[in-house]
Amino acid sequence: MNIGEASAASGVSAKMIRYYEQIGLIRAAARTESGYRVYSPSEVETLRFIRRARDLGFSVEEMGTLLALWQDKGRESADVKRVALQHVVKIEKRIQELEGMARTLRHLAGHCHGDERPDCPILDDLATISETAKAAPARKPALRGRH
Amino acid sequence: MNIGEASAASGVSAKMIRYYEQIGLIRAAARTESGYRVYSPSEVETLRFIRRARDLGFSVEEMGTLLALWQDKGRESADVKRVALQHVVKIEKRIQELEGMARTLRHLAGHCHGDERPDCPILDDLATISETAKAAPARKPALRGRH
DNA sequence: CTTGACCTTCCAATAGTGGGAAGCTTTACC
DNA sequence: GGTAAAGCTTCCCACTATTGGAAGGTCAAG
Repeated sequence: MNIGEASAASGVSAKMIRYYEQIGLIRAAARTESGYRVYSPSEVETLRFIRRARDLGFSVEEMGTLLALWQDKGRESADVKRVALQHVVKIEKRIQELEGMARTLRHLAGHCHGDERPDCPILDDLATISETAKAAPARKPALRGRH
Repeated sequence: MNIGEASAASGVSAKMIRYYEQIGLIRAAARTESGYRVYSPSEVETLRFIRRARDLGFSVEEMGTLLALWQDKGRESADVKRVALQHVVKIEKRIQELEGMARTLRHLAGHCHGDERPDCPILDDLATISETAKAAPARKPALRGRH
């Protein structure tokens, strides 16, 4: 199997397969005499694993962890479960953030006429000195009071 | 006001202020004789607008649109509302995707013992030829049936 | 043998932000 | 006035994950 066939069979683009090889997520494929990459069914299975993990939102780094666990026949299922649940927590946090944004925007849009008149509470609010910002980031040394 | 003060007053890092200037999102700031950027209160207000929009998940490009609308005193509020609601749709779509991932992962984790035993349905599932994938992307010409 | 799909490597770009180096300016303090 | 430190300047690099393209070699089919 060459890279194009492995790509079609796994759902991972040839570009990405080469990239994953380059960064060491997967081992370098064998080559034909002319330099073409060759994939075995088991390597294609690995690529499918990767695509599935990617579709579930795992980062390349996390995929590396999962692959190592997958290939370690003696690992404890608790290790895998922990990685999965940590990822769920991250996803849920992101969902919370997005829901906050959507809620705010829907609220603002709900107060906007949405007609030909120019006044718009959405823009008014965006321009407001509101403190919806992220928790005050640790401030640096302190500014020299010059103005 | 120099860039550090404008940054503290707006919540946008100095790095990003320079970046936004570079890509043309904001106009180039005036300079002192020695080359320091100088910001007026109205420019700081613009930066706050930007930070607020960014916190709501707008891309740089969308922020450009919103800024133009904000500065166009004659625009119709419908234009603004449309941009906002389009963004809400995008956010909601992303939430759906993330919820699908979290649901799948929670389901898988729920079937994993999570103890010292090595067997784990999470990995088993990831390795499975499942078609949870994204809708089949338009396939190219077709592979030469060689294997 | 030509054609065209396929493979190879290498380089660039995306979005948004952070980090840092080298060097000048400003301010605080003694 | 001199010095130290904090700011500023530009420039370049890194990150994630992915795509795109160019230049050139290879393979199968006609």
